[in-house]
Amino acid sequence: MGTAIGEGETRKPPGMTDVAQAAGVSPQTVSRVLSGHANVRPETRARVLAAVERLGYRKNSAARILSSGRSRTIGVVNLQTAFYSRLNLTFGIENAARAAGYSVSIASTASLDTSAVEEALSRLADQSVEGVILAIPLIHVSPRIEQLTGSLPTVTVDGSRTPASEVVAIDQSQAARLATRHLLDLGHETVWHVSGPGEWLDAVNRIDGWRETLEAEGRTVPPILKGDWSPSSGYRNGLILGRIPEVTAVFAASDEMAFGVIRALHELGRRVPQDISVIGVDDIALAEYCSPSLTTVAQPFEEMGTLAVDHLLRHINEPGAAHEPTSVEPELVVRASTAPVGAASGTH
Amino acid sequence: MGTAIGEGETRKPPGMTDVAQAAGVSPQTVSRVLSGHANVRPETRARVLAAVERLGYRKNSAARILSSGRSRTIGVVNLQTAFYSRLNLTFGIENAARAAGYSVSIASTASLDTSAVEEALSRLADQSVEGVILAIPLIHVSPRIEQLTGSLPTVTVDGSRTPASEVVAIDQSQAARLATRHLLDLGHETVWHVSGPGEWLDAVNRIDGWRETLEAEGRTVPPILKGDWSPSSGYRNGLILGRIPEVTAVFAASDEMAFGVIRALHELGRRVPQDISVIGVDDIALAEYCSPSLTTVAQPFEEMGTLAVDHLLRHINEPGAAHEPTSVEPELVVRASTAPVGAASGTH
DNA sequence: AGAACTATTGGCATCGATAACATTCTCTGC
DNA sequence: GCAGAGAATGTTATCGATGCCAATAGTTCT
Repeated sequence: MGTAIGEGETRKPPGMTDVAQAAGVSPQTVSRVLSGHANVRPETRARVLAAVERLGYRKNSAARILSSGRSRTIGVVNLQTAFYSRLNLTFGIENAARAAGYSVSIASTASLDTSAVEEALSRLADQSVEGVILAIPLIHVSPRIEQLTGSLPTVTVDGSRTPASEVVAIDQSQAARLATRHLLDLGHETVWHVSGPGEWLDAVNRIDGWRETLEAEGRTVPPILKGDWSPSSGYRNGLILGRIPEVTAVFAASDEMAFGVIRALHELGRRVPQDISVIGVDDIALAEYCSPSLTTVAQPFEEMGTLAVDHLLRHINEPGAAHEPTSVEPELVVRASTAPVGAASGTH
Repeated sequence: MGTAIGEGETRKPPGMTDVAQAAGVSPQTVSRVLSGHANVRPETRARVLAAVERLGYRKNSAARILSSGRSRTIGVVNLQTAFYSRLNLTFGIENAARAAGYSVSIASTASLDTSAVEEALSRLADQSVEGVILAIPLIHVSPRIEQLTGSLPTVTVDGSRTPASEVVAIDQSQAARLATRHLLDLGHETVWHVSGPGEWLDAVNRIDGWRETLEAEGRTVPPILKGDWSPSSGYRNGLILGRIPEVTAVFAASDEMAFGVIRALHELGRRVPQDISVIGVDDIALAEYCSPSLTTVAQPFEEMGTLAVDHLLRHINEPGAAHEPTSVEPELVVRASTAPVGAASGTH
């Protein structure tokens, strides 16, 4: 308005009607071509595609969703913390979904508060996702969460459960058993544990696996040191562990905490692995490249993401069918932060 | 069908019409209440809200988008690699967008291939996003990319440009200058550089900043060692650097590479920081907790995400206005991996 | 050749919300 | 007491694609 000479101007993008007109067919036929329907003469199809190309037509997903009632989108509830490991889970989900022709909508929540989680789920529901993957540990399932997940196919990937959700998980107690047994096999009398926060099912399961393994072998079960997954919590606990002479083996519930522990031990003059062996969980990219390189238990996160999508889509497409929980196995990766007890090379 | 007793059954979710009926008003009034329109009697509003609550009404965003023409969604193109740093960028974007009432749709691409990027942009365009944040380095801007971004408000956050896009960036050459000068200030004769891959503008800018600083001081500019951001590429280059006696200071273009370098030096028996100082860029969470803790240049990624969203929304809401590029400043964080030259404490 | 199909295509209603316009109602001010 | 402004609410058309059903064209079979 006013002096504008009206350059380009945002002219309305073409719709199916326009394409249909350009190709000399009905909009319906255009729709059939675009959704890959079978019964269309090759020649007609070609003509339509040409018109699509020429006009630069792009499908309007809002209209498609409204009309068809299917959004071809799945939602993921994620925790907004920079845990390396979780990232791969999301990638696995994205790739698997894309391969199946679905898109992914992510709702991150900054905390595990019931209300924050509700809000995230709510956002997803508003986007009419066809199903949800809960990639967070649900401690307390509020009525509202139950209601939201109840009306939507849901898969949880951390072992927590809501009524009517499927579970895909990494066997965390197995991860803990692998770690603990590895240290016992190296001749350590017992294994100390720096755990994750109690609200995380992963953390609890790892504690269980660790304790069971020790008990099965008749070893003393030392008191647990609590961390919060962060390097700094590992450091804090490391400063404690390093002051206890009898400690020779530590199982940290995450690689990042393991690094913190190692650093603290180092500052206290206790060598890893000669004086104390430390093992983590996750196998982050840096595990191999810090000093010493970290022995850890690798978690197949990406694979788990794929699996979760498979389950979810099956659940979406054949509602009635019940599917049993699935779990994938972690794997021990031995590097340089663990050693046989008393392996001290020189000093002391 | 068959023996089913017909439990619950998926009855159609309520729509505005249902709510309107229940509240004894017209659908239009319901719409007004829900979109916070002013002219509604408080009593009516209350009645509507009660009905919404009672029926468990949820808005249908597809219908809303179709009808209003606005999706209130912005798209982000991300690279699907587990770089710690980028994660915070996404969080910053998500939070800022949410605060402004927008949702975020993420399209990850596994590579920087033109076709992969086109595909990602295409996916976003199909979701009728109102604008796009390109969080990837665009080397080659294909005609198709130009076309896609041309018709959509776009902000790039790594310094690369498309015609008609805005730029928000961290001043990478400044980051490099900080790092290089820090090492020179410590008395090192010159600084060697392990760079990022040439397709990344960040990497190129860091190289420039590094070179400029050296030249400004009249120092020799050593040959560049090329990495790919990964710890293993740092390690590989570290094995080379460690064999060159004159090397006393290394500037790695990322923390992860820095760790790789340090590990390699360690294996070659060269001590950090006594024999060689190493500095990184990013300030990842582990930087403080590895041994030695890493001196680095911190990048305010989250802030940058917020800024990018601000720009994008302004761009969306007032099309004509041109906004100038903005850049945010990195910050030097001194820890234990750098030391004055010749600071060797004991040995050798 | 006529019936019975099948492959292809078109017409129309519809999904659920909003925009634009029309209407009713309620106060002012003179 | 009545015109006129403005608030509150209702009516109708519309967004763009798909589902369902009908119509036409082309084939096969007896």
